[in-house]
Amino acid sequence: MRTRFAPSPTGYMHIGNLRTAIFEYALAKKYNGDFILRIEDTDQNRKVEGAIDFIYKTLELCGFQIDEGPINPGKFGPYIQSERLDLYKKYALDLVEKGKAYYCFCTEEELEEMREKAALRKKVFVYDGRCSKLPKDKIEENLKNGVPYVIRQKMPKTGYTIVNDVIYGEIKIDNSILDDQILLKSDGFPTYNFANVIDDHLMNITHVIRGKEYLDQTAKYNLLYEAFEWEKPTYIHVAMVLGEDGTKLSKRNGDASFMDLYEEGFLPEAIVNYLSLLGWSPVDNKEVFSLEELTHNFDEKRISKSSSQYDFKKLEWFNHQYIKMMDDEKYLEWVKKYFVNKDSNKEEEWVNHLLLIYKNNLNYGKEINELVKDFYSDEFTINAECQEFLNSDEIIPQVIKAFTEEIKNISWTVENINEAINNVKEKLNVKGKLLYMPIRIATSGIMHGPELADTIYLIGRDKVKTRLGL
RNA sequence: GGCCCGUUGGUGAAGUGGUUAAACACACAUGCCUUUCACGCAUGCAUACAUGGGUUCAAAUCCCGUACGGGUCACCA
Repeated sequence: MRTRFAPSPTGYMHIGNLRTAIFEYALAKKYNGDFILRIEDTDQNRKVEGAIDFIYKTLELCGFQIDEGPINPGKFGPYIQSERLDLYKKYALDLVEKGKAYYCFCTEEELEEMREKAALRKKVFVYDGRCSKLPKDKIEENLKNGVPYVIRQKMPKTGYTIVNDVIYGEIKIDNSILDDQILLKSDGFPTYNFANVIDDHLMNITHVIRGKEYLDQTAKYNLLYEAFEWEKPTYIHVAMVLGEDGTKLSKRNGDASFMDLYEEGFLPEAIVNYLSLLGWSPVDNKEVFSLEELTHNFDEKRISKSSSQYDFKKLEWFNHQYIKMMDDEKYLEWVKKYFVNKDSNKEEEWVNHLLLIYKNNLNYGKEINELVKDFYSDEFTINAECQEFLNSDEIIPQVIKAFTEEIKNISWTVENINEAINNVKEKLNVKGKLLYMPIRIATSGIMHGPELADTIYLIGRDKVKTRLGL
């Protein structure tokens, strides 16, 4: 069992690509197989500097071990397509020799003309294969004169080709719509389809997981495998992941990028866990599971046929679960990467205390700054909603007054503050909302927040006293 | 346009002929708990099997048509 992840080096990975990688990784590891990384850079225009490191980093963050790839090659290298040009050419020529492919000297202009003609007759354009009829001496002459050429494969004109897919079953593709596919481009680079077939074969890839958009094209792949008399890999086409609005994911949708999410403070484990459930589900329907559990339970036959929509809220929920599972020490180390400390005068102990009381409320790393901001602000205003509450019962001013008295001379600890609150409760015989809300509003100015005693403690003695008019 | 694929509540989905008067999770609502909010727990919600026909004693599950959605038809990947 060998699977491969074969991205273009664009320096960007959206969650749809990642999801494919997850499936590929899980399938390989389920059977103790190999997970291979291959870089598909046959389009030189799209190449981005540092993209390979970026891909490695992404996969590493996700916890995937790459068994073979450009940086850690195995025995099937090179793993970058632009370094395999000789190989593609050799195999293309091999097919020419066998009479299964031919040189084509048609220019782009000529092709464009044919295309227009076909369009006029409202027909789908299929290259007519005229160059396959060129006499041998003409071909020799053109080659000698350096006339640019491509190499095309002869395709059957009648009948149909069967594509077998694990998810979609057997699909029939009419051969008449297949034109003689280009194997080698005039710049000497292979086409994507050709390079794929050559590499997957040479690298011993047994299972190909890819987007459903390649389903129809698989007929062309099969015909190539047949021309070479090679064994075909098992194909597993997966439906697309759509954006939150139900449309195709694109680079413009920044949130759909793995790195963006990572930088916002989403844990890779949570992202992987969430994505694995987009278009797949385990038999036991368990939702929160580790990468090991995923690889152990993965079953390619349970991949869904229909596309699924990305749901940010649910991702947040997964992330929230993983944050809660972290132990405090790890949590602090992690959350501090996202925490922008606005006041370096604060002691570390105070900061840690503050970060910790939000551990169970946090959905993603950067959110901490929003949650914590009142603790760094000297601003103290009581808004209309709070004011309304303060006016809602006669006991409220007494509660605030009693609390003020209670904390006047205590030493500043969470325990003592709690005791102060308790004393107010007993003195005035109030409890619940009427006890807590007045104190919360009077000291912090807001109605929502973490544990009250901790909140008051963290706001600090001086500030609290000022706010209470002491 | 030709061809290919899909369609279970707002979202992810379970279920592939018979105790499923369709699970579970997210979201949402309410309640409970912690003497507050939140966390957690519980309950509920949502008038969910695209639609029409057929097969069958029985269909979300099988077959055909229709609609809608997506994909694909490059010297792009």
